[in-house]
Amino acid sequence: MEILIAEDERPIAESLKKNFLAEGHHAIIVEDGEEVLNSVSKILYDVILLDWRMPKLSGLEVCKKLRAFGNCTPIILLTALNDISNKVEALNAGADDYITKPFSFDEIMARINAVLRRFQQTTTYLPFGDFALNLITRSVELPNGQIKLSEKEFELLRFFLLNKGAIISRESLCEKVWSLKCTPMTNIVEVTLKNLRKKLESVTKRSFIKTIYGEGYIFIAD
Amino acid sequence: MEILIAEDERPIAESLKKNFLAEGHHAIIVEDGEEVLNSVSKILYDVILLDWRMPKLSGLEVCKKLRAFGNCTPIILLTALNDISNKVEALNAGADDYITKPFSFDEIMARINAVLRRFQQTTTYLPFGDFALNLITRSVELPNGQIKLSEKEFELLRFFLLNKGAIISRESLCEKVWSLKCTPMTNIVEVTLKNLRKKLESVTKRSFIKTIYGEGYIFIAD
DNA sequence: CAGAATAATGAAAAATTTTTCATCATTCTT
DNA sequence: AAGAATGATGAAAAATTTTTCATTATTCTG
Repeated sequence: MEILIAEDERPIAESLKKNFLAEGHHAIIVEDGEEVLNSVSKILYDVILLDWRMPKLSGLEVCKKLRAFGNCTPIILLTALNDISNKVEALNAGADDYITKPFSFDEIMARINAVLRRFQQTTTYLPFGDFALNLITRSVELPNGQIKLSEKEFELLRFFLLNKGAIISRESLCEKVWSLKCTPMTNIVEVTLKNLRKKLESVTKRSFIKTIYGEGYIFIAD
Repeated sequence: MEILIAEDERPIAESLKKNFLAEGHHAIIVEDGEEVLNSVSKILYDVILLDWRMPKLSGLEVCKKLRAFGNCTPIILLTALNDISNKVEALNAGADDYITKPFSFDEIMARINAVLRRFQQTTTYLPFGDFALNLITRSVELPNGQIKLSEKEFELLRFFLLNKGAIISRESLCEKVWSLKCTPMTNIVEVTLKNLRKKLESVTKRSFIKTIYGEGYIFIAD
């Protein structure tokens, strides 16, 4: 992954770069707003980290400029703790996310991944087999018609599609779909899964979600 | 708006072009797949209409190629009636929508607008005032926290935000948010509106949706 | 200003979704 | 193959959302 770090505080920038390298990514550091605009015209970045306060052009201004030029690379703004109400200003300027300093590397990596995930979801559709999940209408598209999903069913299916082919434990479903830290004492997961399976199978005449005894589930489309 | 029509059946292409012109748009006609790739490298289109069957490169192949090159212009595939199962194939190839021939001009215009609307929604957020509607989580982002909206509340607010500053009649709300052709005999709109207003006002301490007596509503953010 | 038209509201009814629970089925282990 | 662990299922309960309805408030018209 190609990452642009626009940050004039040397230690922060260097530390980020080192960490990105360790994860197998490539990062370039620039120290003011104008350099960002120059660099962007030369390299196609996967994500841009913009410090809010920077010499020449602020992160916010750079962000607005980039968007005005039609650049749609994901942007995450880095801001100081004290300006709390900046969040919306950032989003208004066209940033995709916003993180307050100080932050851990894990934190920023998580944000980057979340933004990239969202960014890829731009597709509107997550295809599987001869079908597709429409992320806007939250329904399954069939060659003829569509199945409407409930919210939980939708989130469950989306999670499966984003992890197609991987074994998914009940725990990660609880965490990601139900936002529970601990395993629930009931079988909500199984019940929702049953309903999702029923909806899918009744129409597609196929079984997509396989159970792996003692491990979890796996989504197989092709 | 700049529209590329890739269609080798002259009458269809010409008729489309004429209609687009009448609506104040600018359309260019090309007749085979290779011409599409050439033209796209010269002109920045707002939307591309691709005939499924074309000389040299099929619409599907062109679509895949464009996406592979990183081009993300909205694409609508035009297909013949008989290939019904193509829908998903089209979406898989990276098309944004799909329409079967024969189609009326109104139909294709509606699809184009829908695709463009979706495309603009890529933003993830629709900002208003110091707040923003998160289109993925379907909740309102506040400087501190968020308000979860029900499905209808969400669709209502989204519609207002997409038409910020315009007077919106009860009829268009019925049509766009509730997909009703005729005005309902009940006051669903008012009730949902009341609930949305309550949620917004209770937290933001501001009134966003103004009533215009006898006309409809208007959303004012700033 | 009175009466009519248009909106807003509270509360109940209907529909849908989410969760719980008890029971049944399947798979694994020995 | 028997017993234990794990997963599936139907149906009821709880919670939420959507819609309806009756009543109250507001705005416009003459």
